[in-house]
Amino acid sequence: MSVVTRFAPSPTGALHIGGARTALFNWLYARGRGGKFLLRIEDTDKSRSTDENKQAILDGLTWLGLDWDGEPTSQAENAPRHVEVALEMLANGHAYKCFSTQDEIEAFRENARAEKQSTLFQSPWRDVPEADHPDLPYVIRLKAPRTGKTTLHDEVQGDVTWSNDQLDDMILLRSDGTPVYMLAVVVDDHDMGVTHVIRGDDHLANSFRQNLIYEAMGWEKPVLAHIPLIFGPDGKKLSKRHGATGAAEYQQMGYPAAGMRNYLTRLGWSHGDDEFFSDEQAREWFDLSGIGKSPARFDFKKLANICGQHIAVTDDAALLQEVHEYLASVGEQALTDQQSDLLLRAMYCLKERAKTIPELLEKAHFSLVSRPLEIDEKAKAQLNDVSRGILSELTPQLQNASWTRDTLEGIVTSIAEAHDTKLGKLAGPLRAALAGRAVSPSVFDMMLVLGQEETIARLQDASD
RNA sequence: GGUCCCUUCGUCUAUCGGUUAGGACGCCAGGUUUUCAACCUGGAAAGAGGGGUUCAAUUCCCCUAGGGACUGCCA
Repeated sequence: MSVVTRFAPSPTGALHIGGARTALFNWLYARGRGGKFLLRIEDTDKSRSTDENKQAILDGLTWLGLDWDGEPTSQAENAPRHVEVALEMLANGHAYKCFSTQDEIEAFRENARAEKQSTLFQSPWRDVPEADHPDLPYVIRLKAPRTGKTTLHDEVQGDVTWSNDQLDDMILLRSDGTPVYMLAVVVDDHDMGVTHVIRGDDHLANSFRQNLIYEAMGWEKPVLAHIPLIFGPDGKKLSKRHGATGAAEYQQMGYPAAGMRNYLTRLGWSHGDDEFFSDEQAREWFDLSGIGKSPARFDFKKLANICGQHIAVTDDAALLQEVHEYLASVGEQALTDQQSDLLLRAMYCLKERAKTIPELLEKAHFSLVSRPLEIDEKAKAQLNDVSRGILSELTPQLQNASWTRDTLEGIVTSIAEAHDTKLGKLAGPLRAALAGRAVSPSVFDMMLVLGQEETIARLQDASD
C-alpha cells in the first residue's frame, strides 16, 4: 500500500516552528517512500481562521521546500460530508441527540470541580428514545463505551492504554448543525486515504476519541505517530519570549532552508551519529522508529552551525539565489547586476565562513560597495601617514603585476620586508583601503575578486 | 484533581542486558594566522532519586520527584 501523509495546520496563526517540523516529518516520510504528502487547512473555526494566516503557512512551507501533492484542501468545505457521517452514526446507533444546554453542562462541571469529581459530562439523553425527545435544539454526541480499556499502538509512543471511562460522549455536531474538529479530522483523513498520521503529541489523547469514530464507521485506522513538542532553550514551551516561533522569522534571520531542514530533522530524530546530511540522505534514512519520545529543546547555536555547513557546500549560483530571496523577504533593496556579479565571484571566499545569509552579506561588504568607499572608524585608524606612504608605494608595483595570488602575495610581502615589517602590519591598511573596514576576507582574496583596476583605484583613493 | 506520556554530558543524541557510556553543538586550553572567522589538536562534561529482577543493569519492572499533554458546542 502506498503511503499517504498529511499536514493539517489550522490557519489561526503563522506557521509555528513546531508545526514546520511536523510538516517536515510527514514530508520526509512520504517522499522517502514514493508516497503522497497532502495539505489540509483546518479552517473549521471560522472566527479565528484568516486567509492571511493560510497564505503565511503556505509561504512558510514553500520556503522550507516542503512541496505538497495536489491542491490544499479546506476542511470547512467538507462540512456537508462531515454532517453526513454524523447522521450515519446517528442512524446506526453509535450517536444520539443530546438536548442538554451549554449552561446545564457548565453548571455540572462547576459542581464537579467543586466536589473534585470527574468533569466528564454524562448526558442524560444517551438512552432516551426518540419518541420522548423535545422540540429543542440539540447536539449530536458519540456514544462512547463507559467500561473497559482501549490500547492503541503508536509508532513513537509504543502501546498506550486508556480506560474508556476517561472518554466522554464527545460532540460530533454542534447545536447549529456544524461539525466539530474531532469528527472532521477522522472523516477527512479517511476520505483522503491518509495511511500515516504523524502529528504533535498534544493529539495523543484525542486519538482515543477519534478511534471511536473509526470503529463506529468500520473504517480502517491509520498508523499513528505522535511526536514530542519542541521546547525553547529553557525547557519551557516555545513561545514569543524565546524569540522566533514562526517559520517565516527564521527565513528573515537568514537561515538557509536546507540548514533548517537538516536541523529540524535532527531535532527529535536520529540516524546513529549522523548530524549533517543532505535532503536525499534524510529521505532515505528517515523513519518513524528513529523519532525520540522526549521533547527536544531548540538550540540556536547548533542551528547556526548546521546552517554554516550547508552554506559551505551550496554551489555559488544557488547561494546567490538564496541571497536574492533573503533580501526580498526582509524587504531590502535588491542587488544590482554588477553587485550580483561581484558577489558571485567573491562567493568562494565567503561561504566557508558564514552561518547565515546576512553574515555572508556582511562579509561580502567589500564586493557590494562602490567607490568612493566609506571608511569606518576602525579602518581609519589603520590609515596613518606611514601606512598611506606604503600604500602609494605599492600601487605602481601592482600596475604591472600579473593578477594571481602568488604574485600579489610576493609583491606585498616584499614591500613589507623592505619596510622591515611583517605582512600583518601591511594587511591592516590594505584591508581598510579595499573594504573600508577593519574586518573583511583575506586581502588577497579581495584583490582577486575586485580585479586589478578596482584594486588600484581603491588604493589610490586611500593614499590620497 | 483524574488519565496518559516523558527523564543519558549545558543542549541535540547513540546505546536496543555485559562499552574506558560514543558522536555533534557549545564551552575551555593550545596551534595555525593578514583582521573576523574558518581550520587543526587536546580537555572538562551525563545515565533524576530510591527499590527490585538478573551472574550482570543506562537498558526490564515498581515507587518517588520533576516536566509535559489531555480533561471545550477550540483546533
